[in-house]
Amino acid sequence: MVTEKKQLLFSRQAEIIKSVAHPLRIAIVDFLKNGEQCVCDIAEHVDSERSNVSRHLSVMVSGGVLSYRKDGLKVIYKLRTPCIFDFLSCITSVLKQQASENNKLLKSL
Amino acid sequence: MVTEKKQLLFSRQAEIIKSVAHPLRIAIVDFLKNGEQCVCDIAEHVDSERSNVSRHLSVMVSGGVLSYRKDGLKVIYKLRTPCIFDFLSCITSVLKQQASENNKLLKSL
DNA sequence: TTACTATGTGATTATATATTCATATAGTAG
DNA sequence: CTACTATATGAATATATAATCACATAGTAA
Repeated sequence: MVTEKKQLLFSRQAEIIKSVAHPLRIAIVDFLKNGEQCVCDIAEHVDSERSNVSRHLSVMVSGGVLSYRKDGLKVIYKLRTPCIFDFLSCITSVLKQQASENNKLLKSL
Repeated sequence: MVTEKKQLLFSRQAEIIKSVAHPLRIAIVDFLKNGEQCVCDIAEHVDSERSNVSRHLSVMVSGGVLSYRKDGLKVIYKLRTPCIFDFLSCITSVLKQQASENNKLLKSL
């Protein structure tokens, strides 16, 4: 049986994972790997409304994946957890595995 | 600007990440680190309905995180991507960071 | 054959999430 | 002061996800 302690851990882990489980949010994380950026530049880069981007950013701040600082009118967001990229490369390896299997299947037809 | 190619990649990555972004699914992954298990034993371990567990399992199979084999009446699921644990330890480091910051805050009151 | 067990799925409902638009706040510049 | 810009948020809506129950399927065993 799963202990209550573990359930709490799993809930918090799920929260963090959910905070990056969206295409737009991954695009944002990918953009931020080159350094901190303001909301306006992020929104332009991912081609989405600022209000929407602002919400996605706050989700990731809550998750603990991003942090921010204010600079005049602008709010500058940056990655707080570089290990997120290790994770993304794990995910990419899953994708490669899937692609190679699809390829095998294709060749067998 | 995000290229169309990248958008496709981000969507697939998000799909995989979403497939583990749930407390019950993390509990399942954690249970499976010790070896493959049937649906009935997984359901008992995580204390949830079999039909519900069955759905969560199929989400993770679609995501590419799990695979399964049939053995008589039973269907046995196992982890397909051990690197998921590297990811979970990344997440755990985020949690530790958060906890230590909360602790600092607490001590300053 | 019948009875039983393990699993998966349709239908329903409840809940969570994402997007958009309008608006509020706050800093900047004239 | 006014006008402008960047950001965040309330409200509304659309969409996705989760959980439950009932039922169907398929393997097993008598």
